[in-house]
This record gives sequence, C-alpha cells and structure tokens, in this order.
Amino acid sequence: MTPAKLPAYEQVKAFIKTQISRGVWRAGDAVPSESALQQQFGISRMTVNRAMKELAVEGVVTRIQGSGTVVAQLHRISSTLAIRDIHDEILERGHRHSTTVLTVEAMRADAALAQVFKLRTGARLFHSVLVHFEDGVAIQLEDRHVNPASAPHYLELDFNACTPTHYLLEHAPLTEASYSIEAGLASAQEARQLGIKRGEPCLVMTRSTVSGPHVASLARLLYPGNRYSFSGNFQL
Amino acid sequence: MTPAKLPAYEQVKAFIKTQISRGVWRAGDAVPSESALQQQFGISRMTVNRAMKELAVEGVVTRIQGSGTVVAQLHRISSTLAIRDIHDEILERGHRHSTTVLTVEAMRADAALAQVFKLRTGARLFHSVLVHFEDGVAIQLEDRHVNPASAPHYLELDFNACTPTHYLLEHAPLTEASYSIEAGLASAQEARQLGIKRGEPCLVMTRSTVSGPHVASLARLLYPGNRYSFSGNFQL
DNA sequence: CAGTGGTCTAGACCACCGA
DNA sequence: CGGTGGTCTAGACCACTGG
Repeated sequence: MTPAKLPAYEQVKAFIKTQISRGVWRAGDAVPSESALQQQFGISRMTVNRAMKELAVEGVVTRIQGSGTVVAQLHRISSTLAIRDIHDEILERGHRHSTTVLTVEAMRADAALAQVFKLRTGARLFHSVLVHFEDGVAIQLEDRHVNPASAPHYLELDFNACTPTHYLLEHAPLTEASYSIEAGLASAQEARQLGIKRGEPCLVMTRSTVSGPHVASLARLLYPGNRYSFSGNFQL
Repeated sequence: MTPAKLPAYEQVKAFIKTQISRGVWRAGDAVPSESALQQQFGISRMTVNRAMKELAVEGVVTRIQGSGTVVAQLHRISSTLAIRDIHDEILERGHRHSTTVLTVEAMRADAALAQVFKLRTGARLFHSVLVHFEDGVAIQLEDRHVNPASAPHYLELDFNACTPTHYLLEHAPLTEASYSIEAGLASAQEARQLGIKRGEPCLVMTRSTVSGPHVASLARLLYPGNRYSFSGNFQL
C-alpha cells in the first residue's frame, strides 16, 4: 500500500484514512475492531490501539468504549491556530521588526477591567500601548493591561528590546488563555497610530491570559485588514 | 498529588504540567528521562512514554531522539479552530437558521478561478450565492464556486433544506482544506444583501477544500463584524 | 453474556545523540 | 560508548456496551 517503510501504526492509520477519503467508509460507518485489524495486519493490539487513539485525537474517528469505533461526522474543519509572539513571526518571514512605544503607565481598573482581572474596582494595573512594524509598515496596535501581581517590573521594560508577549511568557508561565477574533473599525486615533485611513477595516483580537492564580494580562490587538490574516489548513 | 483515581499516564502528565506551570521547570529545561520517571512513579516505560508523547503532541514539551526531553518554548498559544456547518452552529445555539438563495448558476472559470481549481481557463464551474440568517438576522454571505467533478448535481439542490457545506461534506469526502481570515469591507451590493451599512467592517474567510483528486470548492464567506467572531481557548 | 475499547506491564530491538 | 527516545510484542485486567 505505502511505498516507504512506515511504522506499523502509521500503516494502519494510512489504511483507515484511505478508506475514508475514498468514500469506502462514510461518516457513521463502523471501523473494524482492534482485534480485527490486529489479525488483518498481523501486529499486536497495542500497536493497533495506538493508531486508532491517534485517529481519534485527530478527529478522524469517534470511539465509544464497549460499543466500537465509527468514522467521525466530519461536519467541521479543525485546525490549530497558533498565536505567537509577533517579533518571532516577523523575523521568521525574514523581515525586520520594530516597535514604537506610545504609552507605558500605571492606572486604576474600572469596573470592566476589574471583572476581567478578578480584582476590585480601582485596583492597580499596568497599561501599555505599542505599535509593531514589519519592515517599517505598521501591522499591529497592541493595547495591553497587565496584572502587577504577575509582572511587577513590567513598567521598567525596554519594549524595543523585548515584546510584552515575550516578557510575559518568560515571567508569567502560561496556564490558560482565551481569545476572540472579530472585525472592527479603527478609531480616528488608532488609524493615526497605525498610519491607515480612518474607517479602515481591522481584525480585532482580544486575548486574555492566566498565569497560575492570576489573570496576567488582557490585550486588544488591532491588525489593519489588508496587512494581516490568520490562516491555516487541515488535512485528512 | 491528585485527589481522584487518575490513570497512571495522566498522573505523569499532571506532574510534568504542574512543575512547568509552577515555574519549577522553565522553557528549555530538561525533563527527567523516561527511565527516571519510570522509577519515580513505579510504572512501566510504555506508560511513561505515552504520557510524554501526548505532552509533545500538545506542545508542552519537545522531544529529541537520542538527546532528551525539554520544556517547550511556549512562545505560541495553540488552539483548535473549528470551522463547521453554519446550520449546525446556529441550531446548537438554540436559534433558528434560514437561508436566502441569491444565485445558483453554471459559469466559466476566469484565469484566477481556474488556477485555484487547477482547471483550464473557461472550464465549467458551479456558482452559488446565499445569505444565512440566525433568527432572521443575516450573519453570513456565502459566495461559493464548486467543481462539477466533485458534485455534479450541485445546481439541483434545495439550499433551504441542506446547506452547501453540508452537501459537500456528505458527497465529496474531505481530504484537505485551507482557509484564511482577514478583515474587509462589504461592497455596496454585499451590504445590501446582508442588511448592513455600506462600509461596515466584516470578517472575510476564504476557504478552499480538496476532495480526492479534485479541488472541490472555493468559498468566500463574509461575516458582519459585530455579529460574529471566531474564538477559542488554550489550557495549560 | 461476549465483544469492545482503556489501560498497563515487562520485556525487547532500533536509531540517534553526545561525550 | 552509554543514554535517550521510537517502536513493538504478547500477554493481562478492567469498564463499558449491547443484545
């Protein structure tokens, strides 16, 4: 079936995937049991089990203990969306990254911020606003609030040398994060800061991160619509 | 350590994750070898191996054969972005889904479309434009081109009963897909079709799908910015 | 009840890395 | 070379499902 010398469990996975993508087995159909595949391939059950477990993780099949394995309802396309330090991202594209720092300050949480950070209204927070440039073109406006409990020395940083994202990942080990991506318009001020026209569409990512017991940071990231996109792909 | 009776491999995973999130081990630090953990927990190496393999898949650690296992550089937040049939998505939110069909036609591929579909210019394609409503509010404009080779009866469908996405997933088993998400503006026509103001920001998802030997479909999905968002979260 | 998947063991051989 | 992870085996016991 497969030309190269693949590990046995990969051969099993490839076999299952081929049957599905060729339409031999359709969503909801039963997949042969582990013992059946064990005999068919002449390998041990642990090896078959590994193959099937990985397929289940990939979302290709659904397994129900005591019942069996069926081809998953592929009514979704799943792919991993990686959210990375913009500095690394730009360097990897072979471009130059630079930063303009617009604001670095301590401030007091209003009711909304207090709720996000699970602190009381009026609690002390750090606040920074930066613009990130890729080869001199603004691609991200980063408006960030930081919990002093997670990064007490945040205000002393040189953000030209180390991005907030980088610093926080280093000093506040990440335990949890959530994000949402929507479309929005740049305000007059934001447009000026990004060097785009007012009313230009932007991707708006809002992201909060948790480190240990604290909500470490809340970031609002604004990307000019025609200069940035999130992309990904799915296979099989 | 852990209160409930967890499987051994889960206990190992939890131990490693705890050490990392507490900052005991930092990015780049070595993780104990499989044989060390095997002795520490009094379990077999296969079980330790399973735990470490899963942590590597999750991106928590990096393993190098012959060298060892180190705590991964967590300079990214990875999460699964699921792209699903909008019909299912709306129903799951407990809302009502309806569709208006604006266009259903056969047409000829221009150079750009031909390239995407890997067909010659002038090749026959199907084309549909639909608006999807959630409880009567327009949330998606779906402009889609379909390869007749993948879905010969596409034009005969009743899109009020079955979304294009649903039909294609059923009839053209998915083998590959890629997408990109950007911000854009609705054109005057699109704004009218979605019932929004001209110049309103929108999320624009462009998605192409491959089924077996054919590029099956290319969709341009327009979401009014304030009515839809992609979101996700990451743990650990 | 028999069959399924979930977990686990105690070995084994290999490819690879660094000293 | 010794230590690492990558793979594999031939058993085992369990929890769960279905008829």
